[in-house]
Amino acid sequence: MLEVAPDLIGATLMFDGVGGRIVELEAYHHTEPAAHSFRGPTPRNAVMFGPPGFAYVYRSYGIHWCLNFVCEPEGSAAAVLIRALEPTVGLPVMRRRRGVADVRLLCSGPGRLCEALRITAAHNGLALDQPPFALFARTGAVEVVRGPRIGITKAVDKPWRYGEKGSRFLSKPFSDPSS
DNA sequence: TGCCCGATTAACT
DNA sequence: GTTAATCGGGCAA
Repeated sequence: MLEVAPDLIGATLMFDGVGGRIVELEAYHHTEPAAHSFRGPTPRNAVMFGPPGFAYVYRSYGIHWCLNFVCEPEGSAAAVLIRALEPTVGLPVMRRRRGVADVRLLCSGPGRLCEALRITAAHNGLALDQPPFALFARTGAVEVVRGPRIGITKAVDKPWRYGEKGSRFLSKPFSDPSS
């Protein structure tokens, strides 16, 4: 899972005709208390305990939706939270859905990203390589930076947040002094 | 059955 | 910098 996470930076995620490059994500694993899967399978997180390559969507703070990719090995309940995209396709559609003009605010956050792509609980458990999802590996080299995860209160020390170095589309900048 | 809290965001002081 | 919005899951009673 920790090997897969940085490889997804720079990959392109498409959903129902719109999407962009993944520039930020966080890894979660059932052995650490910050993960939803920490306390074992439940109706909500059942997807995480299934095979890899599927989407786990959950409601955050009763308001937003957040998208995860289930990672291998199967049964480890590992997942990566997609935190930010660099929008590349369907800009007008995303702008209309989000109600903002600034491209950098379209997908720079897990809740924003789902609103822009219109991802909801209806898409929980769908395969990432089947419509309406589509996932393309990155083509060129990408500089990946790592840091502590955001917005959680447990296991804050684990540096399992990954992002593209210097990207303008991160939900928050990395505190990497060399960037 | 009830209570507390969160892998968030946007608006407001 | 602070706080409201808003709801389902997880845990205590």
